[in-house]
Amino acid sequence: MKKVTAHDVARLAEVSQSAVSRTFTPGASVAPETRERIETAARKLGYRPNAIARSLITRRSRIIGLVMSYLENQFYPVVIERLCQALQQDGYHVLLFISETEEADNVLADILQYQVDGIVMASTTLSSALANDCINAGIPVVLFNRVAQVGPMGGYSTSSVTSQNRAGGRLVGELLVRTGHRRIAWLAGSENASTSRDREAGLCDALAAAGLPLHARGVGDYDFAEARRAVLALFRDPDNRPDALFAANDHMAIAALETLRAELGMQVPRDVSVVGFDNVPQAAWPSFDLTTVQQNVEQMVDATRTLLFEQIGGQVMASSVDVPCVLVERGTVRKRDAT
Amino acid sequence: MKKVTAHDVARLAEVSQSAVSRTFTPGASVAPETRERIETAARKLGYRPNAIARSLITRRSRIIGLVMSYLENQFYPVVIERLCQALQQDGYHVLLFISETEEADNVLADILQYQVDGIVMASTTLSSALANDCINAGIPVVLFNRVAQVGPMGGYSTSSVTSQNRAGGRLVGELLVRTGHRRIAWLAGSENASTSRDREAGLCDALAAAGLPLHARGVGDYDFAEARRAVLALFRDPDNRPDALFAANDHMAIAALETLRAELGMQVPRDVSVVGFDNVPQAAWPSFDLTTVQQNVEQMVDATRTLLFEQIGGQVMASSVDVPCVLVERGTVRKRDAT
DNA sequence: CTGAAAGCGCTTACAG
DNA sequence: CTGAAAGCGCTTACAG
Repeated sequence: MKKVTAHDVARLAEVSQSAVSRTFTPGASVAPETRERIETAARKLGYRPNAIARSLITRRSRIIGLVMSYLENQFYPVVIERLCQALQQDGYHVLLFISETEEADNVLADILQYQVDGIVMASTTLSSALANDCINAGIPVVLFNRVAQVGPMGGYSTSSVTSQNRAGGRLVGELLVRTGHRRIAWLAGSENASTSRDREAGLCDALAAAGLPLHARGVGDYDFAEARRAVLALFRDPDNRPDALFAANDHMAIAALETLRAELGMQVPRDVSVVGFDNVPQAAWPSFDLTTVQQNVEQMVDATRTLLFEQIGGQVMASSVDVPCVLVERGTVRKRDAT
Repeated sequence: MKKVTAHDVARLAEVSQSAVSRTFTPGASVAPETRERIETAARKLGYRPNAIARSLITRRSRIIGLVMSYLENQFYPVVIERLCQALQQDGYHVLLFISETEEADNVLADILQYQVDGIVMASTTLSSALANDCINAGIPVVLFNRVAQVGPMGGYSTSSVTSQNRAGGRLVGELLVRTGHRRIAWLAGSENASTSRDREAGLCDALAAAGLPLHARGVGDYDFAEARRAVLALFRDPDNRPDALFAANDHMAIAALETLRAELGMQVPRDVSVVGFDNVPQAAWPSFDLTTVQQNVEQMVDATRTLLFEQIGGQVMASSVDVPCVLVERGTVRKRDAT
């Protein structure tokens, strides 16, 4: 079971090892008949070029590090699937790092040792420090679904791909105002996640335009159990309940739906309207039929590839892409107000 | 932004490059003060050993290929998360390949070029041929949540980790019989998936023991939309409907639940009982409250690591591990029969 | 304990 | 078009 190398093939085909290498290098010049001979020999021996050795000499691993943290939110599996497939088609591969919370530093060391050509950080909760470390190490980074925290002096700036979160938040705010809601509550994700802050800002834009205050505010940390707790607190006082709840993502919106119905005995949208963000697969299930804002994963993945390859190609300026998102109206917002 | 190598560190610390290498090789002998000097120099230069170069010489990449296909079934994200974290702790990393259906051959070539130390195939739908190719190439493979198809002559045998699917299926069959169901239907996953076949066999064991026939049978292909279609067909005739439906996994069971309620106006478990397999996070959500069989992901991941490392260490015999699974009784099976 | 040297399996100028 | 040679950044016997 010895590994077969280019040398073995060269010997069998009676050519130099260089010729074998050229045969497997797209665009290199080899005479047609030589190539033929080499390919036959390679097939006979079951030869496959060693990507590790190639990486060492070309100083390109064609590996992209993908850092994620919470796959229970179904948005991320969808992202993984699309991103992996897209990168595979470009001849790149994905080294996956799962890092809950902030043990991320060890992860970083690992990533760097593996000489990845670039990194996609697709997690709203990872620290910006991590991203900066990578950039300092000279590795292209693209933030996916989040934006860099700006440092004290204007700070580092990292490429990022997001939806137009503020506009999306505004869309929801306008919908809720238009349909006559007056006591609108916000369920934040992580307080320091840009997605959550931007969506909240959009909501507040719409409220301000209508002269309405934000009725109440909870923090669900993008987590199912945390969201449940926050909803319980938000609806504790039966005399002062919100008439609408906008959650920073679908995962929490569904947690809210479950809690409102099963634990608080409320009906949606009769007693309260609920809106999410992402349009995960479950949002379309009849049990939830959740009104939400759709993030265009396909466009986001495309933009990520583009940004990544620009930087790998030497582009130094970081840039950000905002993909438009659209409101998906389903059944969790009451249609007209009785007020 | 030049890469700093062991040579650079050696020069600064005034030692040989070998000494630098030893300092970063656990268990190598270096004098404490030499090590100190080298570590200081390394820190100053921001040196990190190049894992690619190390792999080339040690012929160990410390990379495991993980092949998956359908992440919309929430069981798999959970598996990815656990497996990644476990392997990271062992100093291994995960190169992720997503391959829908059978374009898998290209994927295979990729995997092999990357000199992965082993492969975990965690997908019920991938062909067994793929696994055999890897084994022929001398790469350890562990099948996760499926079992090798035995060839015509007894065929190849590949290590695998599964739940005790047949026993799990029997548990469900016994539960349904015990609670007085008489027209029990089976919703299969993919016809050639061992998980589906084994769970069905277990169900049939229980039915046979009770002298009951399998009332009806549909095929959902482990897919949400397919499962919906199959359920519609299974319940088309109002006069001959099943009184219980056992789906080969939770993903399809939830599809069934949604279809029964939203499209057929049936109540669960009043009109029909529903049972799944996996115990995905959503099964516990109040909207579904799904009775199911829990696969012990933690044990399955542990077994996978063990099997993988045995083979990487030179163990040639393939072996299979069956992890016990337990029935999780929730609200989708009616408690007593009125018959 | 330490250094010089060989070598992992490739790519890529450089001559011819 | 083709081959000999250098070299990517490491590890690891082998002497000392």
